Amino acid sequence: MKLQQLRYVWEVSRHELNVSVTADKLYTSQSGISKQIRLLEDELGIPIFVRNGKHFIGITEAGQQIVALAGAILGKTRDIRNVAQECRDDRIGSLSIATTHTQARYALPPVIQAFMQRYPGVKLNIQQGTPSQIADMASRGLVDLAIATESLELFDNLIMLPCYRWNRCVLVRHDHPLARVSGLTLAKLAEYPLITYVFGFTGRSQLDQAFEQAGLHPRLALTAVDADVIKTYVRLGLGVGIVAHMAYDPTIDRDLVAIEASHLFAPSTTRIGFRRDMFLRRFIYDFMVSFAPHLTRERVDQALALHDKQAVDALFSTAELPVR
Amino acid sequence: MKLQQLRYVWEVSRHELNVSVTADKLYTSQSGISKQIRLLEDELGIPIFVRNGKHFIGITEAGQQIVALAGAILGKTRDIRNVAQECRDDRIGSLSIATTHTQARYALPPVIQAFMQRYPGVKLNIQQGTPSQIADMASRGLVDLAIATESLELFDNLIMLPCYRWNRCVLVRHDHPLARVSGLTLAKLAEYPLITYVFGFTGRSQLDQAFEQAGLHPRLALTAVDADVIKTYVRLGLGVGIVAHMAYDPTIDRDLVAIEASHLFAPSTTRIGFRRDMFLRRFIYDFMVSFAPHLTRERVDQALALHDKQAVDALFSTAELPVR
DNA sequence: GTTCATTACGGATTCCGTAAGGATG
DNA sequence: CATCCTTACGGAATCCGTAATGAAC
Repeated sequence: MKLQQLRYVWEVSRHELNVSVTADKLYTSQSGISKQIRLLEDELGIPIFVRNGKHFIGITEAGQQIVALAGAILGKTRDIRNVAQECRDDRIGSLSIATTHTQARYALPPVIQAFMQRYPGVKLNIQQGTPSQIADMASRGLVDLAIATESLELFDNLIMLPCYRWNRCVLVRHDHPLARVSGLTLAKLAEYPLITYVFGFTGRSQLDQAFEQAGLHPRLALTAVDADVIKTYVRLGLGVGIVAHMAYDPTIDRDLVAIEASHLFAPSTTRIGFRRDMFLRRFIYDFMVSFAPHLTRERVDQALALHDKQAVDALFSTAELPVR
Repeated sequence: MKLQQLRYVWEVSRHELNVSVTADKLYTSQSGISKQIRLLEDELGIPIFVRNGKHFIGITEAGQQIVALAGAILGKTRDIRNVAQECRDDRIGSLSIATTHTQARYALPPVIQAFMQRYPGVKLNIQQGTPSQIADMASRGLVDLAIATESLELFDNLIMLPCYRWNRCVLVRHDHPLARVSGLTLAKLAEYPLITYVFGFTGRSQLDQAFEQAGLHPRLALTAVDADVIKTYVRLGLGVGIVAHMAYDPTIDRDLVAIEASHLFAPSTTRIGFRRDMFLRRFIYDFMVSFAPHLTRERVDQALALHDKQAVDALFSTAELPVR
């Protein structure tokens, strides 16, 4: 058994079982991968992949466990390299973050800017995806950190730390009836076609809940994954926008009216998640505290010592979370 | 980075940093190990071992983390092999158990016998040691299962499942005054020199606690690690023996009088422990249920899903534990 | 003087990629 | 016919163990 064999098994399993594609991605040859996988299977005495003729069409039951173990092993080899690099120079390395458009566009820029200034030797890599893709990437070790408002609770090898709470605002054109209404209610809002986030994105579930509880069933004219798209359609007069408060920029969005809606919807909490057993380099601790000041190294370590998701949440009282 | 390099680092670290001895144990050459370790250190760019001239005299700070990670990786490669072997034939393999003399001599024999009959293809390996050695061996992956009454709670990568509760009895010669006393009390017991288990063995702490709470300070004439030795000295008239109830055999120990002492000391609980992330083969589940009937596969898995030691204990109510 | 890790070096093994082969759809 | 895995094969790199070297106790 060799690390490369495990790596090949792992990589093939996450490239649709296509050895050729995997070889291209890894800058090596099909035959090398094919042979190493076959050697491992021979050594273990069982097939890992199910073959139909000369095509890989699935993973055996034992193979799935082996793939999972291989992934864990590869994660730990990464940890070893990180420990070594941290020891040599704690200011160089790489940091990959998976996040949603909302975070990347509105919450992260100042943090990223400060981080790059402080750690010019750290290669930053920001990936975007849906909340569940993001959580999956972190869970599988493809990225170091996941930042999102939803779906992070699905993987229990991830720890999730609350970062900040945020409220929503309603966006309309100046000529819209709501622009002149004072004392906005859910009922008034529900009279107009709405434009907001796609299901599963950016706290959309809180929003649905609020209408549900009020017994209202507003018409969703359009949904989108990010506020920029939403604003575009609000400008076209296609409906009333509901976006995260931080997505409204008074100078750029001068042509829109933002109406405070924090009294209508429960606030959402954005969280940062990472693999529970990951080795955390100093610059990762620094990144976290920069994004969420209460996430000091000490308290992150405290949270890691807890094994229960609820206990972690209890460690950070709602009161101390910043509100945006 | 290669698995062998990690293995060498791991093995050297647990052979007193002596490469020559490690090479002998692994049936390979010093130079091979030396070179591979050096190659790994070069690749990582940091020393793992601290050298004084040409002697290994310690492990660097980063090295300790790397050794720990290497150990975890090697454990997972074992898991992979176990998954494969389980898939090929779930009746062959190996099972190593670390336990104390008390368990090996009095509690395990019938279980072992039944197991060997049911799984003739499984190589059994029983190691003896002090409770803390036992826990250490399980924690480091040197054995699969640890069975003991003390010290298992020290390592938090181990899960411990309660197996049975047991009480003590007092052993004296027929000509001893206590042989004729009815209604034994701690005070009466404390009048005589006692012979019992060494500190840290076989529920010794419960015993000390009982005397402590009663404000008594009996004289310990002699302590030993196992009941056979204790009985020998009781026979010589050197004192009053206090041993686990199961250590008294009415036929063999005909020359001694056993006096029930369950009303004097709190019962002890013997537990089985293993690494939380270990892959459990079917015959391991079977071994456990044979040793402790309430440890069915289903309930062991339930216990593994819990992350808190107290929650695990709560899963198995005191009432359902067998008493010996 | 013994113990111990490092270095040098030669032989055997293993690894890797090109190219051809054969199965699938 | 295009895709895709397997096998064959030759060159390169690596691994391994013997033996010599030199430092520490």
